[in-house]
Amino acid sequence: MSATSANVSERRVQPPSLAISTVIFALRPSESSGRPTLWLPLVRRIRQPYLGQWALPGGPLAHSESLQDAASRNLLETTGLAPRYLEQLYAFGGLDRSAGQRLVSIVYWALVQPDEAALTRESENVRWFRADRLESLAFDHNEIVEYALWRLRNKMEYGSIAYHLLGERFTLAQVREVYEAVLDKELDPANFRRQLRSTPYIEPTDEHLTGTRHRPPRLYRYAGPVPDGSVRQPLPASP
Amino acid sequence: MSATSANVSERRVQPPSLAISTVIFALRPSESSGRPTLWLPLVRRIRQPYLGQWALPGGPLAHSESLQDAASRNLLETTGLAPRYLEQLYAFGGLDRSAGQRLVSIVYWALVQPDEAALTRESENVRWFRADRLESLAFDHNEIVEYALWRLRNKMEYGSIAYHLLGERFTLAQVREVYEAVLDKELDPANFRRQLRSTPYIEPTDEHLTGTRHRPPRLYRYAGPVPDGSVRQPLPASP
DNA sequence: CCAAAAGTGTTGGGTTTACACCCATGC
DNA sequence: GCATGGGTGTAAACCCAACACTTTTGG
Repeated sequence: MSATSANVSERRVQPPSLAISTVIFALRPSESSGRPTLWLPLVRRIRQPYLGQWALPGGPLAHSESLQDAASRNLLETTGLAPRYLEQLYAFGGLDRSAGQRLVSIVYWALVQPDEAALTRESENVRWFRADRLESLAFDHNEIVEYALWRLRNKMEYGSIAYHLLGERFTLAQVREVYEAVLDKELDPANFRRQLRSTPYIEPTDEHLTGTRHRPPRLYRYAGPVPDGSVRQPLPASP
Repeated sequence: MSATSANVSERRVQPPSLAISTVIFALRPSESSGRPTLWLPLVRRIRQPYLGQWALPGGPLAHSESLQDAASRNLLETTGLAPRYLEQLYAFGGLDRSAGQRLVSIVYWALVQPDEAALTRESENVRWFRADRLESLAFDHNEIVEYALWRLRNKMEYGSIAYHLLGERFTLAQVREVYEAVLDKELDPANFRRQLRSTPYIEPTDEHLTGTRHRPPRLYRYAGPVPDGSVRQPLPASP
């Protein structure tokens, strides 16, 4: 049964198992500072290997669904989440990923808004964790999360992506807080505002946020494209 | 045998076949204008489906090699090429990719220098084609090439990637020609030179190219990082 | 000397950055 | 009124595209 055949063009060597996993990011206020920070949901392994350890939500690719559909379905089943922003991250296929058998994972990443995140079916085996304070996860999932964070920061520098972590309406200061949380540096409110206002896809509404103890900030709405089920990723827009 | 089980956590449903393919780009002088243009090698299908049609080099993932190794090995076997620049492009897993059976392809893309490209083992079943004048290819390989071109242009805008299409030593004018060919627009020689000279990783040698019928341009060398076998992609550098 | 491309200088316009300042609200 | 962020103005610094100009070779 073990494959020692050096014959190149043959394929009867039992294919590696193929799984789909997803890194999901959402904002939650930090317990300490109260400022928004990145969190992600993990599920506890209920079988070997890595039984009992936390891992990215995922599962095998069913026969009759696209990769993206598989990610969506699995997410819904394991966590109750249905992210509007979902994109392919990378295919991981190292030999040493899983103890024992060969495993190839196609990993997606998602951003969810607070209202979406609130629908999570949390349980003994499903919990949210701070992205920057993860314990040791199953498989190579720590590295995968690191890579996803790197991609998130990267995309944030150019792209218009922060809105997908916020709700339907948001203030410009909230967007700035997202940038500050993800990029981990402070930004000048005045200049940041100007930059955002100069980009397309971010429209002012005529509503204002009340209840603060200062001047009520205007609310804005994101009116740009969302990655669809297709292959192509959106072109990076100007900041 | 057909999988109708809606049971989520089971996996005995025969996994999709998993293949690795690669889009390889190299520069060749256009027959008409003589200016450099993008070419890529294709191989002719010698079995069903799409028997006789041209396709990206690729094959099944062998059991005991990483994804990147699989791409390298397959490339060497089918075309004789051993690209120094090789990176993951995307995982394609639509349901309608292959007539009949379910097929997931993890696609890599590569850049080869002229000396590397010259080692191609061309034959009746292996040939170079102009990237912008492709006939109808097997599977969804036309779309994949389009996507790879998009990524190449994209990466060119920021990154320092053009060198990988040139030889060990090159003039700044050659680099500019690569940009012009890939981005399909003219660039100011003076400003382009300044930009390049201000980036790291591109070092002047003390050699000059002779034999032109004008002032001999200085030769430069690329001394920056190359994507290794690891997971992480290089950070986009300043132009 | 001339043509042609290499290579350098300069200038105007746009963009970013730093920071001063006024505005509107809750308390 | 006063504290607090929302929102606007502005000048210096910086970056970049356009283009004039000098340099060095082959013929």
